[in-house]
Amino acid sequence: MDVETPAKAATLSDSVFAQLRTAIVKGELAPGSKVNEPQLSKQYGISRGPLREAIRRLEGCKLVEIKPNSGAKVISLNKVQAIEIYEIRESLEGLACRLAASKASAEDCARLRQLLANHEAQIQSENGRLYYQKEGDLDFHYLIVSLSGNDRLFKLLCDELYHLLRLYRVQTSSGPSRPEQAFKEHHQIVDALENNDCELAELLMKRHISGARKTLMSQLEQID
Amino acid sequence: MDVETPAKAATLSDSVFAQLRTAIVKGELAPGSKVNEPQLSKQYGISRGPLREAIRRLEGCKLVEIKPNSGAKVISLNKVQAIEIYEIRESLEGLACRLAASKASAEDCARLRQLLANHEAQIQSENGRLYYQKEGDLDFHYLIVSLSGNDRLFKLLCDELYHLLRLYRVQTSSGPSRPEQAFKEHHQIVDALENNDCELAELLMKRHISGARKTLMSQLEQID
DNA sequence: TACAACAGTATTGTTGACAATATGAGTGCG
DNA sequence: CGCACTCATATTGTCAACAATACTGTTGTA
Repeated sequence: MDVETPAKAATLSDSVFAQLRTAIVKGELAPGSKVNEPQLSKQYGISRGPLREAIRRLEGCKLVEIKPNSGAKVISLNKVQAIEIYEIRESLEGLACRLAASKASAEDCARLRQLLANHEAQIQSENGRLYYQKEGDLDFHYLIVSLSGNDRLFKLLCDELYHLLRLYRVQTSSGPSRPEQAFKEHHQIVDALENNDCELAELLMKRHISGARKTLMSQLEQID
Repeated sequence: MDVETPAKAATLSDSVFAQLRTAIVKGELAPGSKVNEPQLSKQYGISRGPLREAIRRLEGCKLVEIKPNSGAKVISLNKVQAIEIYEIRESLEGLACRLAASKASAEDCARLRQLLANHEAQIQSENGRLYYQKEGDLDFHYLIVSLSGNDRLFKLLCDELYHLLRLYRVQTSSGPSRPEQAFKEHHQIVDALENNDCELAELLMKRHISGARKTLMSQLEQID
């Protein structure tokens, strides 16, 4: 969402934090590469103070790892770590979906349908290849998580895990995966939400993410 | 674990971060109170540079909230937020327990039994009041989560959520709750682990935490 | 009395310089 | 040829001072 808007923030640290985060997530800062403070401070035209604070915030998002006296480097996710993240995501989004199902209003569901319709239009026009890459998929998940009403859960998923997943997709160039299948599952999930069927909603969401994970993993078998 | 050892770390920022974290979790820095940089820098004998980095790391742990141009203040959890955390914890520890059940060896289970035996001894000698307060309960959960083999899950639960829960207990002086009941449930969970019964293990853990949550919530009905 | 403008103070944000540590090239020795 | 050592360089860690913003209490006016 606000990933695309570096914009200027109230403080320099905020601004450069946002810029660095998008740079990392987009792969402009290569995974595993060192974060050079003098270079970046020159590049962004700020001193090292606020820059270091920004880096510490990136550490909080798990986008960089800091080793004392040696500096920070952009994280590089291997297959094991990706599986770990997907396990967590599956559990938490299942929770989010269950909560959303218990609270979703008719208007909420209408918005979800609207979202899916837009995605479908994109799929038609762009041959379906960009459904995942254009973050359309994440839009859907964003909205469901926000409907859960659990603000901490929203921050955990949308401010942390999703960024990591994005990074991983860039890192492995893992692109569009089974858009038509995902599309069908999304509609099933909204069905469950409309019926306020908490258990089913949770089950479907977990299965949905589990499927995506397995697809990703099989794609990765040969690589790393 | 290392919460009790402020010790000195490789860097001043690390050291003061650890000290501040224990201070917050123990309630020495009151929830909701402002984090005064000049005061703390004097108190810990360091300059504001590393102190500010430590504060940013506390923000990453969600132990403080930072408002631009206004500084940081220690978080104060209200009932709604506590429920949110418990919902997340229930989901994630359920996952951890399921994973642990699929991997736990006989020795692992023996260690868990040992742990429970120690706790039982403490209960006998101290009349059961301190089972929760002495972190004996968390020891058990720590071990299970580590047995899950999911390192990110471990960090998420043990480096973030547990600190928040500790803070909340201090904040509300919510002490020992149903130790004998918890004790029985712990043993049931180990039973499931020994049988590598993943589904049951997850179910029992979720129910265990859900029970703790409901107890806490009912205790809190009248307060906030 | 209530409220708005103001000034003074305290705190946060930022900077550049200095100290400590790690990195890497080059050299000498076995 | 390989390895350890040394020294130069670069980077990280830390500090104290300055700038900008927020806060507080006062004064003055309606």
